[in-house]
Amino acid sequence: MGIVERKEREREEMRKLILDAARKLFLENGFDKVSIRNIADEIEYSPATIYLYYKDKNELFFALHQTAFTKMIEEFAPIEQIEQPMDKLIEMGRLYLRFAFENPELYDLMFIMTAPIDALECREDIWDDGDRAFSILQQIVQACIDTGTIKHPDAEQAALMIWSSVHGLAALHLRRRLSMFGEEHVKTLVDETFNLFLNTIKKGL
Amino acid sequence: MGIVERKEREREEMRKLILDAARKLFLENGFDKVSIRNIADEIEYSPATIYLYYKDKNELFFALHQTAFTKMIEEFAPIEQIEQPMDKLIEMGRLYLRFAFENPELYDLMFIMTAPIDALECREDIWDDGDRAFSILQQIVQACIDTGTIKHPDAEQAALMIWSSVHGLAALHLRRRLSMFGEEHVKTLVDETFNLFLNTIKKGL
DNA sequence: TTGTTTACTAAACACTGTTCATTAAGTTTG
DNA sequence: CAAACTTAATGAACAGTGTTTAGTAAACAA
Repeated sequence: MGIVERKEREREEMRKLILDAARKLFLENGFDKVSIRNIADEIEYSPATIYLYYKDKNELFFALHQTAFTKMIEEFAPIEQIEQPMDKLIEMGRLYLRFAFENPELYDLMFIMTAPIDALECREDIWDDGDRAFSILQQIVQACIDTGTIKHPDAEQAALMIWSSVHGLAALHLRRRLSMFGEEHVKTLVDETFNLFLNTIKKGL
Repeated sequence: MGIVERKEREREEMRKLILDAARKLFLENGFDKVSIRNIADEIEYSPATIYLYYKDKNELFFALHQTAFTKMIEEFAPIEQIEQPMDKLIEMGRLYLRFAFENPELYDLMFIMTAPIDALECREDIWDDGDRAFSILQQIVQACIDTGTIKHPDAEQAALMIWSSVHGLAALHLRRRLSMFGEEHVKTLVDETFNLFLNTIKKGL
């Protein structure tokens, strides 16, 4: 009998319905406007129903966090076509920064907010997405080391240094700590700083 | 008559009383536990009273944000004694990272949270603290350029690159995005990455 | 002493995340 | 088919949040 399969399917559909409503509200109105009651209104169910499909709000945000990683990794696809590892690395950096600027809420959710991480420390799969994204970077850095364009022998260390530098730029911007340089030309400032960083690692890393 | 002066003084004392209670709760129990009612309980006044001294919660957090900057800048004092600009720069980086690790809540407030920035965009003095701290860094970078230890001619760009790199490391750690490397040896990982960054800019910047 | 200004607060408003007893519908069994 | 059971959904409540406002009591000025 396919009833249990149908139930399973309906359950997944409901989880998706909730998640999509949450994403819609999140992208339209920002983090603060995503309340359980707002989501419930959006999908025309009672607030309590959401708790039948997600343990709590953090778990819901973790699910959103997962879809955001999938989206970002998809956007990295074009770098596969690039031959030179260093060119790959540079393009990945650009795509990363572009993702951060074009999807500020998603980037925030992925790398800054504590909501998706809180109270989920018990789960085994919390770091799967982060690991997956980081290992893409690390592999490219390893290729740079193998071809001699990066001298430092430890790919993990080098990758972490690169990630944190680019993240720092994105995070300072998204949390409005670069406004003192004038909100209007922050984008060019970030681009210039990114280029300076590229030149520095080309020469020094 | 000194009544208006005394009133002024009493007003400042009350602002300080509220601020100190807020800081106490903030450092003891974290951001979430600092509610207007908690602060009111702590100082044995009604919640509404706080609104006679601070416009809203964001303004209160901005005041806390200011004291945090003062504390950090005080901790930078020892670098004045260092002769070589590059040594100064390195020590400043170390002190910056140490401040972030030893005062995670304060660092978060200063460079990550949006609360102290939100709705205060109108005020002229929001960026004073950030500017002051950044210009300390920029001056040291300028000294490095003048003595030839840094080749890149633009001190502002170089300083921003350095800041964002170190901030990236601190921010990823504080928002628990480095836990995938194993929570226990994050500190050494950050130190290693910081050293790699130093070597890179020494050679490449 | 009267009038006015100031400091303070109780109570309310509109929210928030979350839980739980109850209802209604779907499914299985006799 | 009807009775028993299981499951999905909810209304209402709890305990909390930031913030506003009307009203009171004390301090001050005339």
